[in-house]
Amino acid sequence: METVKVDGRVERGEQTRRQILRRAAEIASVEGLEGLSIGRLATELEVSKSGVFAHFGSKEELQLATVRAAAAIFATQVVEPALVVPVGRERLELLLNGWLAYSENRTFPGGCFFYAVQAEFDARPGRVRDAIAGYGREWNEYVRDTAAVVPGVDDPDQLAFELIAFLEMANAQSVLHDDPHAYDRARKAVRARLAQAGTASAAASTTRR
Amino acid sequence: METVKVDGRVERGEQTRRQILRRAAEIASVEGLEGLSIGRLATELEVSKSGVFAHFGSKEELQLATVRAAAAIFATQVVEPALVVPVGRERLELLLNGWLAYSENRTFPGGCFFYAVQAEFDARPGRVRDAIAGYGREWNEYVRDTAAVVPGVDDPDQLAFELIAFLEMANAQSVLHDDPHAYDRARKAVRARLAQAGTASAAASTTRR
DNA sequence: AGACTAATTGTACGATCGTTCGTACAATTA
DNA sequence: TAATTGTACGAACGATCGTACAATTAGTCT
Repeated sequence: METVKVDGRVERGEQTRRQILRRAAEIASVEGLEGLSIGRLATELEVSKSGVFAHFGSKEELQLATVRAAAAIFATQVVEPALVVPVGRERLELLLNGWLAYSENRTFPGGCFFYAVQAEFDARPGRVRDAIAGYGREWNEYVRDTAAVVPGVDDPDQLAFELIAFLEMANAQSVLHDDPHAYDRARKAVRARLAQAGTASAAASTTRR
Repeated sequence: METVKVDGRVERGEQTRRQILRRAAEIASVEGLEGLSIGRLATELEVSKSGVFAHFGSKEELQLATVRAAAAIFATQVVEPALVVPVGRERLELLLNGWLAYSENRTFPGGCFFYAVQAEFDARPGRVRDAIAGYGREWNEYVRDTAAVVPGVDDPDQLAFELIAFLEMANAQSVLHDDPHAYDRARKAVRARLAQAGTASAAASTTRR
């Protein structure tokens, strides 16, 4: 049933396509998806401009493919490592720490790819914005669902909102101010917030009027 | 000693300059400071391209002037209204609620101006980034100093980090997902975090080992 | 070998970018 | 009134943008 790829031409094409998208995601994390230009991409990769263009057919398709490629890297770097432990508090912590490491290690040179492009496209319509918003929603829901099964969590939506806020704030402060302590602040905030959630049910049951 | 302005020419010039910067800040909050183009600005304001250009001498100067103009609007809209009450918890709450209103009311059509341009310039060097980083630092320090004098606050830097994270998260979610509830989440998070700070000293003194 | 196919290239296009220039006109100064 | 200043203008510049299309190279078939 599996169609094995043996065509060397297609193989080569897919490889250059991967290289293009790799570089495109790196550039976009620094300069944005609009700052990303086909000509520049071609120059840096030492291929022809029309060669780059032919892979996507339009700039918008290049941007969409770049977003998808970045999402795949994000999943590999952040989501998948947390799957090694069962659902629960430990997985949530692994997920949050994984995100901070993904940002701190500069998986993308400009920090979190999605932080950069979200702010760039959040206020204009179009397919690129929709794609970015879709991944953003997925991430929100995944954090919320992961938090929902942690004992003592009573409002996972609210908790996810606050936790993600800490992560993005750390990324923003670190990149803009070259402040490595921002990640410490985020870790501290996450720890305190989860401790608070852990005692919430007990506190609520004792203090409820 | 005061030189009163009576020259009608410079008066007129300053007015068009103000109009240019007003519009420039609006555009930049949506499309970014790079998406801002002199030609487009001229078309929308129905003035000549060279007329716009002459006011600033370079695109970078236009961007810098736009950032300064936005900072002035921010100060008027967010910082100054909180000065009507004395320092303390009430001023801090007025400041935070003022920020949320500034974002929610779409003072700039793309949401918070500085959220947009911070993410755009955070990873590239230059004077524009330095200016944005400077205002960002000012804002951080102002929130921290305002929080520092609130009774029960023992780590104002950490508190400011978390509070600003909630504000920016609300702005981001609201603009990207058209989700008005994001501001409710931020208000709830702020309230809970300040309540926590209010009991922190008491809790610390009783639970300290 | 030659026919076919997919990836890549070279050349060219219209549009727009930031920038420069000389000029026109209104307002101020002498 | 004459000279000067400040703002705004129109035209043009070189560069770069995204896009189009025909030619070429490289790999797969019969």
